[in-house]
Amino acid sequence: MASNAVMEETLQVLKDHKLRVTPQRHIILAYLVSHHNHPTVETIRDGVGKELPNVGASTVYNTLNTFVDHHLVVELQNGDGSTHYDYFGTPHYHAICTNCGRIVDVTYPGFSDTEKSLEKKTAELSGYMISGNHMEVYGLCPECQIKLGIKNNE
Amino acid sequence: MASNAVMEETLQVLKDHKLRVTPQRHIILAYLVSHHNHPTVETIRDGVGKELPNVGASTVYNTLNTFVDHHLVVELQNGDGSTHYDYFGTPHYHAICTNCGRIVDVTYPGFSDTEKSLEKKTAELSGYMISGNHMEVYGLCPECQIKLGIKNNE
DNA sequence: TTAGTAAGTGAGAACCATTCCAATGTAACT
DNA sequence: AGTTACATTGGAATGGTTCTCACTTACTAA
Repeated sequence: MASNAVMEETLQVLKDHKLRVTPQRHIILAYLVSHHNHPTVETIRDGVGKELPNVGASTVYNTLNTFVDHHLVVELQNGDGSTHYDYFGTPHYHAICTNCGRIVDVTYPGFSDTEKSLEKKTAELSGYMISGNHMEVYGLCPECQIKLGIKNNE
Repeated sequence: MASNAVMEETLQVLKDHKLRVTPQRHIILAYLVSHHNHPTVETIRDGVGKELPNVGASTVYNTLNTFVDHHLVVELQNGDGSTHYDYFGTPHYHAICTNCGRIVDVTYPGFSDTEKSLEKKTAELSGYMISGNHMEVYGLCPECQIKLGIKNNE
C-alpha cells in the first residue's frame, strides 16, 4: 500500500495534468510511483488487488494509455510478449537483459545532456518537432552472465 | 526485384553468419537490404510476392526473428500494433512520428561515439555485458506538423 | 556424387495481449 | 442537487505472433 505522501503527490500529479481523479487512476499511479519493478498489466492488477479487487483489465489498459499519452509513464518491451510500464519521474533509461528480460533503470550525471543533444540533432536532421525519446541498452545481466558461465574477458 | 549486386552481398551476409541459405531467407534479406521503408511482415509478404508467392507467415516471422537474433535486423514499434523491421547495415537510429507512425532513419557524424559512450556508462553502472542498444526519438513529422496546423515557434 | 540428417518451410490452429462495445457508474461544474 | 461528459466494467472480438507437424531441403561427410 502506498504511503500518504505518495498518495498526496500522485493526486497533485493527476490534477496538474487535468486528469479526472478516479480511485482507479489514483491507486494505479500510486502503485507505479512506489514500485520500480517495471510491471505488466497483470502485475499491476495483482499489486492493486487489495484496493481495487474488481478492477477491469480494460480499465488498467485505458489508464496506462492515458498516462503514456501524458508522458507520466513509459512503455517497455523486454521480449516476453507483454508491455511493461515505468513511472518516469526522473530522466533515466533502461538496460534490458536479453536472456531473462530483467529491466533495470540507469542514469548518470550528464545523461540529460546526451538526451538533449540527441533530440537537437534529430530535429535538425529530420525536421521532426521532437517530443521525447527512448533509449535502451541490451546485454546480459550479472546473474545471467554467471548462470550461462560466461566470463568477462577484460 | 533486388539487383544482382544485392543478391551477392546478401548471400555473403548469410554465409558469414553461418545461416543456412534458403531461397526464402535470401529473398527476404535482399528485400530488406534494398528497401528502407521499415516494413511489417505483411508488407514484406506483399513485397516478395513475385519471387515467393506462397511464403508462409510463419516462415517470414521465423526468418525475421533469426535475423534479429543475429543482429542483422532490428525491430521497431510505431504504435500501429505490428512490428516493423529494418536492415541494420550502418549504425543509425529512428525518429518516429507520434501522429502518423512514419519512421525515418537518422544518423550523424559522432553518433557512434554517443552510442559507445552510452554503452560504456551502462556497463559500468549496471554490470550488464552489453550487446547492443536502441535509440528512438519521438515527435511530429514535417507533414503532420502542417496537417495539424502547428507552427514551429522559433 | 550421394546418402544421411539436422534444419527450414508452410498451412492452419492456437494463443493471448490488447482493444472494442454497450451498459452502468461517477467526478466535476453550475 | 442536477447535469453532463467522461470513466469503468466485463465480455466479446480482434489480430499479430507463435505453435504444431508433416513435408521438403540445404549442408556435410564419406
